[in-house]
Amino acid sequence: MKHNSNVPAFLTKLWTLVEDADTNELICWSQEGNSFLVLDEQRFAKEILPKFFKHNNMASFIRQLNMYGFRKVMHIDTGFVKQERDGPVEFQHPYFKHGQDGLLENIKRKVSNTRPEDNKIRHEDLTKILASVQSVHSQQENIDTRLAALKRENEALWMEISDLRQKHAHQQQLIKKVVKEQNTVLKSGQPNITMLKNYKASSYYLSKPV
Amino acid sequence: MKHNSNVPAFLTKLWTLVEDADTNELICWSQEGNSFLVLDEQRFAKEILPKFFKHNNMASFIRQLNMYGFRKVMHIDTGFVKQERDGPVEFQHPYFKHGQDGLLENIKRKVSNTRPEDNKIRHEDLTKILASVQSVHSQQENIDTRLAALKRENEALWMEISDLRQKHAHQQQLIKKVVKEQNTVLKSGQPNITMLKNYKASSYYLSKPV
DNA sequence: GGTTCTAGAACC
DNA sequence: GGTTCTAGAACC
Repeated sequence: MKHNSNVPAFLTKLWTLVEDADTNELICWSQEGNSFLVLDEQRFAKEILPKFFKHNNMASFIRQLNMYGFRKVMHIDTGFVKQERDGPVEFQHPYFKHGQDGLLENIKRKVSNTRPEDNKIRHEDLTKILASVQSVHSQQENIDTRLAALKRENEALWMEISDLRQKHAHQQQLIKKVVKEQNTVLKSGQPNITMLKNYKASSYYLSKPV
Repeated sequence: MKHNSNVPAFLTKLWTLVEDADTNELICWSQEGNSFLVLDEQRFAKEILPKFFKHNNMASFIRQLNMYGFRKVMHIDTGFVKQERDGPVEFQHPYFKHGQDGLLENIKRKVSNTRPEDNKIRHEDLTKILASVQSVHSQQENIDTRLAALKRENEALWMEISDLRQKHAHQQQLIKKVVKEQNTVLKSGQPNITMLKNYKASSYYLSKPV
C-alpha cells in the first residue's frame, strides 16, 4: 500500500493487520470485505495487539476504533438462538474496505475539541448574558435616579406654579380693587388706604418657593 | 451476611465473590482487606463472571464497578521496572472492605439522572435568565415612557412658570403704574387712560400655555 | 495522536 | 437496576 502520510498510524496498522493473511485466524475481513472480524478476542489481545501497538488491551483497541468512527456490527440473531457467548466481534467503517487502502485517508479521527468547544461556547454565552443583565441593571439604576430627580423637580415646579397662580390671582384682585378705587377716587376725589396695604402684601409672593 | 434488601444485587454478589475462598485464585481481597484483586482477567471473565452475572465481559464488570464508585488502584512502579503486562487488576471503594458487609449499604449507584438533571437545570437556568432579562427590558421600556412623559410635563411646567413670571412682572409693573397714576390723580384730580389699556392687556396672560 | 480510566446513553 | 456500545477526559 502507499504510505500516505495523511493517514494516521492506527489506520494503516489496522488495515495491514486485517489484510495480512498470516493473522487471518484471529482477525480477518468479512466475506463482503466491508468489515473485519476478531475471531478470538483474548488471543488477539494478548498475541497480536502488542505486535502493533503499545498495549495488549482489547478495550484500548476498541477505544481507538470508536475514536476513528468504526462501529460494532450488531448481530441480530434469528430470534430463536441466543447469540453465542464468544462469537466473533465485527467492526465496520464506510471507508475501511478490503483491498481499498486509498479510502483510508477519508477516515477522520474524532477531535476531542468539539465538545469542550461547545461547553466553552455555552459558558461564554452565560458570561455574556450575565454581563448584559448587569449592564441593563446599572442602566436601570441610572434611569431610576434621573426619574426621581425629575419627579422632585416636577413637584417643585407644580408648587411654584401653584404659588405663581395664587400671586397672579391676588394681583388680579388687587388690580381690580385699584381700578375700582381709582374710579371711586375719580368720582369722590378721595384716596383709599386699603389698596396700598394689598400692594405690599402681594410683593411677598415674589419670593421663590422652597 | 445479612441479606439487606437496600443493597443492590451487584454489590452483594461482588462481596460474596471476593470473600469466597474458592475463587481466591482469580479474585481475592488485598492484604489490607480494603481493595480486591482480579488475578487473571481473562479466566475471571470467562469462568467466574457468567456464574454471577448475565455476561462474561470484563468491560461490563468494570462498567458496573465504576457505576458504583469503585476506582481502579493505579500501581505506581518504582520507576525502574515497567509495570508488568498482565499484572493483577485492583479496585477499591471506601465502603467495600473485607469482613465488613455492613458497610455495603453506604455504596450508592450513580444515578444516570444526575447528568441529564444538570443539563435540565442549566437549561432551566438559561430560560429563567432570559425571562429575567426580558422582564427587566420591559420594565426599562416602561420607565423610559414615564421618564419621557415626565420630561414633557416638566418642560411644559417650565414654560408655564416662565409665562406666569412674565405675567407677574407685567402685573407688577401695571400695579406700580396704577399706584403712580393714582398718586398723580390724587394730586391733579385727572384720570389716566393708559392704565386701563394695560389692565386689559394683562388679562390675556391668564390663559394656560399650550 | 495513543492509551487508560471513567462516564453517557440506549436498550433491556 | 444490568448490559452494551460509544464517548469524555486526563495523561503520555
